[in-house]
Amino acid sequence: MAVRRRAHSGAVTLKDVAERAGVAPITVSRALNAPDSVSAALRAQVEEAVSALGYVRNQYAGALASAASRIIPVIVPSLSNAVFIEVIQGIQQVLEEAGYQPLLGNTQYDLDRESKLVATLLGWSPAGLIVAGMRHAERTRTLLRGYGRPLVEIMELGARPIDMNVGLSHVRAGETMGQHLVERGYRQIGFIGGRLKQDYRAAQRYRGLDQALAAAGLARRPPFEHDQKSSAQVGGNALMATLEAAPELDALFFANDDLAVGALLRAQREGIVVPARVAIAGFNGLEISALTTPPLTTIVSPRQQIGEIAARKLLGRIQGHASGPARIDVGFRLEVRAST
Amino acid sequence: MAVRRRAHSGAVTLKDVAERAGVAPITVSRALNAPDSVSAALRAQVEEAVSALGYVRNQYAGALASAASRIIPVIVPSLSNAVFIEVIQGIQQVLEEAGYQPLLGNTQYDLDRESKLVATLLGWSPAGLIVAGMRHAERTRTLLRGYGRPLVEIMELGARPIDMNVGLSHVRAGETMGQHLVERGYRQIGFIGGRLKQDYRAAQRYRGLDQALAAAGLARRPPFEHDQKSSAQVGGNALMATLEAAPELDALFFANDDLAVGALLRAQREGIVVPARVAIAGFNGLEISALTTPPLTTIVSPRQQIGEIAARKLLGRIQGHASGPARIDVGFRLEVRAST
DNA sequence: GAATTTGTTGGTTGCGCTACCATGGCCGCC
DNA sequence: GGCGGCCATGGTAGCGCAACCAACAAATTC
Repeated sequence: MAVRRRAHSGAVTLKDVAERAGVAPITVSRALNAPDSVSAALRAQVEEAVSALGYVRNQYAGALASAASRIIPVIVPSLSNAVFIEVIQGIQQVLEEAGYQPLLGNTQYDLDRESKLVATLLGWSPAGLIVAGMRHAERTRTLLRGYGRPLVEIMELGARPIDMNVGLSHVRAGETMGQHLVERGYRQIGFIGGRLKQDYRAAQRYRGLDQALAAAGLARRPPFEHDQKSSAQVGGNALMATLEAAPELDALFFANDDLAVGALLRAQREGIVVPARVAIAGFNGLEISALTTPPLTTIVSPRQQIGEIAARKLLGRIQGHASGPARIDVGFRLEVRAST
Repeated sequence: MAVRRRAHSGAVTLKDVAERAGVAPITVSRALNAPDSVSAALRAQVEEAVSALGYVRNQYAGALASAASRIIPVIVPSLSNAVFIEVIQGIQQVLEEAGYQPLLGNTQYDLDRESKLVATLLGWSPAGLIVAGMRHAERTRTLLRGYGRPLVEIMELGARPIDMNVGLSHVRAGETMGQHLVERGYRQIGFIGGRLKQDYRAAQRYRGLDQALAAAGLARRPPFEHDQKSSAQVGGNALMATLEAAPELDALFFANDDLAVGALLRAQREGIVVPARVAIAGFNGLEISALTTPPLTTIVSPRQQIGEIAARKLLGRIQGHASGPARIDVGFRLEVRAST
C-alpha cells in the first residue's frame, strides 16, 4: 500500500458520496450540477447519500477543475456611504438568487488601491466584475480589458465604458438642480461638498450647477469645500462656516443628503429659517430627507436599482443571453420640497 | 506529443514564472508565500518575472492544495440596517489588512436560510466564521460545531457560545434605559418595535425595559408592535398610532434610533412637544440622533468596534496566538439628551 | 433484424498549486 | 578529516472536482 503522502482535509468528498450511493463519482457530480442528465432513480440515491453524509461541495476543487467560478467582485470606493450599501444590496439580492457570490472590495477612493484590488480579485477567476466609477488607473484598465469577462461600471454614465455601464449623469443632475434654484428666484447660489478630488462624482454635480448658473448669467463661485467624510454633523458645520464666509448666499446645493439633512437640522437649531434666509438642497433622496422640517428638496437617484440592473446585465452576459444595450441611463428625479 | 485534453484558462501560471526566472515552480511558490525562506537573489529574479508576466496567483489552486483558505464568511440577518453595515465595515478593515477576504451572507432573519447559507459557505473551507446572533437552527449548530474552526458569534452576549462571543447584553441595555426613564419621573412607559419575533435582540431590550418597570412597580405593557422594516417613516407613523391608542403614555422607548428619530421628526411636525407631552428614547447611537431638536436620548452601542474585535479575535485564533477570553462584553453607554 | 440514434453511466486525466521528502552544498565541530 | 547538522533548492504526488471521451444499453429507423 502506498504511503499516504498528505493529510487530507477530512471532509466528506464526492467520492464518499459516490461509494455510498453505489455509483461513480462523476455521476454524483452530474446529479448535483445537471440533475436532468441523470435518471430519477440515481438522482434519488445520490440525494440520499448527500444528506446522509452531510456532503458540501468543495468550491475550490470545482472552480479549479472547470476553470470557472461563481464569484463576482464588486469594487466600491467606500462602505461608510449609505449610497453604496444600497447598491450592494441590490447586487447581492440578484446574484444570490442566481447562485453567485459577490466579493466586496473597498478602494477608499484611491486609484492605486483599486488597481491592487483588481489584481488580487482576478485571482478568483471571477465570472464577471462590477466596479463603481469610470475613472481608473491605466494599469487597472489594462488588467480589466485583458481579462475579457463581462464587466459593468456603475454609478455614473461615461462616454467610453470598458464594457457595460449603468448609471446616471451627475453633471445633468447638478444642472437640473441649478435650473430649479434659478427658477425659484435664488440669485446667490453656492455648492458645499468635501474631498471633491476624490469624490469626483460630487464634483460633476458641482460642474452641472455651475453650467446652469453660467447659462442664467448668475454669479459663479468655486465650491465651498471641507476636508472630512460626509456626515450630518459635518453638513451642519459647513452650513455655519459658509454662511459666515459668504453671507450673501441665498441658496446652497449640498453634495449629498447626509450633508444637507445635517445642515437643515442645524439651521433649525440655530434659528436660521429655511428657505427664507437660505434655501437648502441635497442629492440622493435618502428616506429621511422627506421627513425633516422643512422637508428637503433633493435629487433622487435609484441606488438599489442600479445594483439590480448591473447584476442582471452581468448575469445575462455570463449566461450568454442577449442583454440589451451596453449603456443604461437609470436617470434621476428632482423632488421639489419646501426647503427651496 | 500527447493530445491536449483540456483548454486551459490561458492565464499566466506559477510554472511560467518559474521558467522565466530559471527556477523550479516550488521555489516561486516559496518566494511568494514565505519570502524569508529564499535567498535574496532568487527572490529578486522571481519578483522580476512576476511583474513582467503579470502573474496573479490562482486562489483556487492554492486553497485546494493547502486545504486552507483566507476566506471568512460573515453572516448577518440584514443589510438594510445601518448597524450591520458598520459592523461589517469594522470586520472588513481588519481582515483586509491581514489579507483575508470576507464573504457576505444575508439570512434575512430566517434561521432556515441561515442553515443553508452556512452549508454553502463551508464549501469555501473558511479559515473562520463570524455569525451575528446566538440563536441558530439545530442543524446550523451541528454544522458549525462539526466544522471545528474558529467562530465568533457577535452582537449579543450569550451564556453558551459555540466558540467565541463578542457583544453586549441587550436585556441590560433595555433595563438601563428603563431605569433612566423611571428616574426622570415618567410613569407610563411604552415600547415600540417591529417584528420582534425575528429581531429578537430588540425583544431582549423590551424585556429589559419590562424588568425595570416591574422593579419600579410601574404599569407593564406588551410592546406596541408593527409589521414593517424599521425606518424613520415607520417610526413616525408608529408614534402617532400609539399615542392615539394609548394617550396616557408619557414616555416611549423605541427599538432603535431609526424609529426614534423618525418619531422625533414627526412629533415636531405635528406639534407634539417632546419631552413635555411624551419622552422619546432610542437605541444604537446613530450620528443623527445627536442632531435632532431636541436631541435624542439613546444607548450607544460600539458597532464598528464589535466588528473589529471579532475580526481580531478570529485572526488571533487562526494564526495561533493567544487571544484572550472567549467572551467579550463590549458594553454600551447611555447617552442622556433632551428628548427625555 | 441490422443499422443508427439517443441517453445514461463510467474511466481517465488534468486544473495550478503546495505538502512532503530528497538532495546537495556549506559550515562547524571534535 | 570525517561526521552531523543546517540551509537553500528541487522532484513528486495529490488536493477534489469536472471535461472529455468511451462504452454500453435502449429506443428508433429502415
